[in-house]
Amino acid sequence: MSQAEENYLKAIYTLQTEFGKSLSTNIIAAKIDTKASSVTDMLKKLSLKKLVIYKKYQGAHLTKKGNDLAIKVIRKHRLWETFLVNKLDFNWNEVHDIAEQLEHIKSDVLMAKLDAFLGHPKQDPHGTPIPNREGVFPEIENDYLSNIPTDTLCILVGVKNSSDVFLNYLNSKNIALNSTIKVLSVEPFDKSMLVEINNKQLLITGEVAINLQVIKQ
Amino acid sequence: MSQAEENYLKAIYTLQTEFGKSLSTNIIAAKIDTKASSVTDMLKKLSLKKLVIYKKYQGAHLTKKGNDLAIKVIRKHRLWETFLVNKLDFNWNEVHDIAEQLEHIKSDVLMAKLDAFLGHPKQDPHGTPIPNREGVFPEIENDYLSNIPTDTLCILVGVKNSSDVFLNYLNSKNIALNSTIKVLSVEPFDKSMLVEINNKQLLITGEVAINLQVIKQ
DNA sequence: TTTTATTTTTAGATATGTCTAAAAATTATT
DNA sequence: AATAATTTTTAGACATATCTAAAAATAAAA
Repeated sequence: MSQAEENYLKAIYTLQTEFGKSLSTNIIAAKIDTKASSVTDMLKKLSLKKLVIYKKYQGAHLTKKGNDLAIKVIRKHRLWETFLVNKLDFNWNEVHDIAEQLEHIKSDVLMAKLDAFLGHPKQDPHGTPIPNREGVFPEIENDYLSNIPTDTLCILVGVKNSSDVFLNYLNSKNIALNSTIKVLSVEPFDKSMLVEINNKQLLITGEVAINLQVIKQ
Repeated sequence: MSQAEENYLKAIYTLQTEFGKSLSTNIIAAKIDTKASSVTDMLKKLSLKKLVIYKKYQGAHLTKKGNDLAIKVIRKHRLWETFLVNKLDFNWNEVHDIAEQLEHIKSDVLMAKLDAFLGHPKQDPHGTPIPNREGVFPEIENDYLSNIPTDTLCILVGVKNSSDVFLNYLNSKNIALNSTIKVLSVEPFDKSMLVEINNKQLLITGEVAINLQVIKQ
């Protein structure tokens, strides 16, 4: 498996959870940031390897084998991200590019040992679930700050939206993983809320609140 | 810089410390396990990038720039090996192939943070010095078991020979990093010695003793 | 110092992964 | 249903990195 092939599998996997079964060449091209003709070439190759089902002009989707491999790459990506944030003290928004490289390192033993070293985490630093060695995603009941009643103490465990702009916003407000958060009041009109984060008061929009994943203390 | 280019630089660097200035195409080919014609192709490319000095039929050697890059790759390799052994609990002989992959990960910040996380180690688990961020190798006074007087307590900090056969030998005898070693007696005829390792007596050859790097307690 | 042997380079081929531009198929519109 | 617009595929090219086989240069031997 080459890195390019792994990247295609990962992209197709992600797009399938978003758009369902069959994916057009153009959608994959947009995701990978490449040309449609390149996607066609790769789909033919992945099809020969029985990793995707591909019919000309009809789009493609993953086979069981392709799905398993995609999940394996995703598992590696998320374990490495967890390592970078929890052990090496990276910020959330700095780890993605490095994890994109690390996810292609080939060694099952390494991943098993890294997993153990991290304490078999169920979620990465963005709060996204990490599939186990068998490819099964853990059940996680997600509470978002938007659904938490006032005056309940919470801890930030992840974000739903992990885009750069959002993570930069959080950094600029000193909102970090494990921050303690309490909702002080909610504005019924626009769901904006006054919250106390790390003992400081702050006004956040409803859009921010629905993206903050928390657990009640 | 591609992985292939980095591997060539590393190989040329290692060969230069062994054979001195100019290296023949065939020697490099043997080291990389490739064909002479491939080496010629790559030397031309590296020469264009000012990483090696190469003259047709006259061999090649690294420029300052090539040397610096080679040392950087070596630093990454040794830091990752240290991580694998010290943090992930790998054995010495299991880490080389994985470190060969990890050494190509591109991120200066990552290496700085990993270095700090490991406590700025001066030697990798084989006892080989790790160059610092400026590419300077630390001065290490190496004591080998062959030079240690009897009844002096030592700790194993590295090996001079890190071949698979030797590391497997050590594993089979339960000789590991940080083992305590005491020389009980030396046979003047062949320098073989009776030693106490982890409170067990063991007879080792002189050849083994000169490859065990220790520090006196 | 020729001849022979070895080393090194070149020329041309292959595999991967990408691209552009044109052709073919599909989908949308009138 | 025929035409137009869009999407997808093909054909051919390019870059990287490798290889084999032949040619050229260097080194060794007679």
